[in-house]
Amino acid sequence: MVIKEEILHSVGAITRRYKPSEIIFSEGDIPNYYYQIIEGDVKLNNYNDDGKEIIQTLLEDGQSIGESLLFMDKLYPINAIALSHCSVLRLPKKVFLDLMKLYPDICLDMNKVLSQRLYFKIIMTQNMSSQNPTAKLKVLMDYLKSFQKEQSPYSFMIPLTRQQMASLTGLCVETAIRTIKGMERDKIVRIENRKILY
DNA sequence: TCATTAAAGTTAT
DNA sequence: ATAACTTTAATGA
Repeated sequence: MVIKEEILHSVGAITRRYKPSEIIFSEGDIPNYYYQIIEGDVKLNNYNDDGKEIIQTLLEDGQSIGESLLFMDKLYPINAIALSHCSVLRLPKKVFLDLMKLYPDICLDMNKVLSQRLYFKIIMTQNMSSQNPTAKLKVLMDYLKSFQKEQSPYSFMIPLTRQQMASLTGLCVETAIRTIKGMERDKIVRIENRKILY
């Protein structure tokens, strides 16, 4: 949870609900609001020139959406799309910035979030450019697993479709699938009824 | 080696 | 039922 729900409510945040595949904001929109997910999953994406989807990030309960844009005067360079039924708290940008000025500890938490986002971007950029498919997928899975308590092998079920893993790493699905099969042969992952255990 | 295309099977809505 | 996802195979850069 980035900012406590009570605080957001107390300063006038409203809850908005989204259906799967509903757009929260689009590339080119003016960032006017701070968004925080109460419940549900959201993706931030782009499309490259061929129309292939590039997923920038996947977000879940408690995380904020596109917060970095609120500190600049730029248009959103990405789309935010609900993946499941979502309820999202929305707060006007102005109020959000006042919160930052007023409460240093909230501001510090925000910096923490921004740092995490930046860190993920650095990891994934290194990943996108060079590297073989196995390394790419391993970096992604390592990152996802790093948030788990249980670190033993095969204890973590990757909560992504192969499609999503491909879109996050810049691979095509078929390559992702073949590579994951290879990783199963090499005992890096286990596959149980199509679910990937790492 | 990996992307792309096509085709078919499987799962989720 | 229909769309979304998974898988395999052939082909080309």
